[in-house]
Amino acid sequence: MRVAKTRGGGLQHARIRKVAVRLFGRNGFNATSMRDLAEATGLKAASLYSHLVSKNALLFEVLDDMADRFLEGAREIHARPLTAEKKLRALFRFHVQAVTENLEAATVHFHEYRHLSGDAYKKITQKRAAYSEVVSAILKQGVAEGSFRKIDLSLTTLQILSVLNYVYHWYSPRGRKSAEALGDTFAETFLRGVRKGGE
Amino acid sequence: MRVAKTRGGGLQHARIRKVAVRLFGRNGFNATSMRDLAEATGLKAASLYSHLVSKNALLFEVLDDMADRFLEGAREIHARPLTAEKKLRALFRFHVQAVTENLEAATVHFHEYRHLSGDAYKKITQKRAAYSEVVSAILKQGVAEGSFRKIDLSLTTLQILSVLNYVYHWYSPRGRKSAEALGDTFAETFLRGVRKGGE
DNA sequence: TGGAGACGAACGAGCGTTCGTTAGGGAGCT
DNA sequence: AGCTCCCTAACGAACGCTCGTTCGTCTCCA
Repeated sequence: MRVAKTRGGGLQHARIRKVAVRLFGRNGFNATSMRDLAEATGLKAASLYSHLVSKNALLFEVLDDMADRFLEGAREIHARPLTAEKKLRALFRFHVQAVTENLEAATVHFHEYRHLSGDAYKKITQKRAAYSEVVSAILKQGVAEGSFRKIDLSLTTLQILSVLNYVYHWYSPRGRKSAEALGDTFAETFLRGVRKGGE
Repeated sequence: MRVAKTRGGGLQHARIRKVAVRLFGRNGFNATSMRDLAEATGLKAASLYSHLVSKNALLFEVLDDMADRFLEGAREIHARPLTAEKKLRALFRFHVQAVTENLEAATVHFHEYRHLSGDAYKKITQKRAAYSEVVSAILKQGVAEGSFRKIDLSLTTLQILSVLNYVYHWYSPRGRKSAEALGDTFAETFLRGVRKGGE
């Protein structure tokens, strides 16, 4: 009889997950077979199942990790005693950096979450929504402070998230701009767009 | 002996393609099987091949159509004798409208183009690049006119495309805002962000 | 000695696509 | 009108393949 499998603590498990992030990110979740993953880890497909439950569970782990990373980062920034403008600058920097430093994981995060089933999908979606709410809260603060003009909160949130979430699409590590510079440039244009004043 | 198949003229072909757009858009290209497509059209899988060459060719058709639609629209706008600001407003409107009016096709366009093989992929990628170049050209015009500040052209182009290309992710036909209103709101914030002046 | 991990083999399912056949209706002829 | 011919479109069946996953076995080290 076969009993409970290793659930995530093992060294091998971490190694496999790292490889999975690379393959999922480069070739997509569907296009990556367990045999591909096995070959890239130096094992055979059957052996993978000594260390993980299923391919989908592996995807969930990766997605959940990234969702947590983003959410915690945003909450930490929002908790600081700063003006909304400074928070937004920090958030832009943070987000771009998180994407560029984990480009493959970010690609999986933004591109492959559709492949999750019911409960797992719901969990990830909730964390994404929570992230978006933090952005909204910062915008609200800016309006309350009187530094931002009266903007449509949800539309402006979408505008921010669109720019940030799309970075993984075009970013190349060979680019001449640092992540900080990218974040700052985007923040600058955006802040000029929402600040009070102008005609 | 079997000779060349119908290549695209047929009535049935158009019908099948419409259904394919719906399925590809809702469930993804990989997750849509030819048997699914057959059922949704009221045929059997084998019969589809009387009207099309392959599943991938069908995807290419859809993608190529959308790429053309976007590219032509952008070029038409850029060709008008307008200020860069007015062109950008028009482009924002046009793009949002094109996405929301063909939400499923747009989803395929932005989400599934990775599944194309070598040559087809290259063709689509070129058309996307051409679209991006039109945006760049309008920005350049704005700087030359003296109405935009000295912005990083390629980064600002990315910023625009990010906002526009992400619309398909969150847009719901049930939303209370019209496509025009969405485009105008985004354009407004963006234009404030790049106009000359401010501190 | 026993437990963990790696493995070959296989399972059942599903995939895109092809094959040979069949039904049916229009064109062309008498 | 009746008849043949032929082409198109639809089909059931099957092909060859890949997929995620499971099973029983073997090895090796603690």
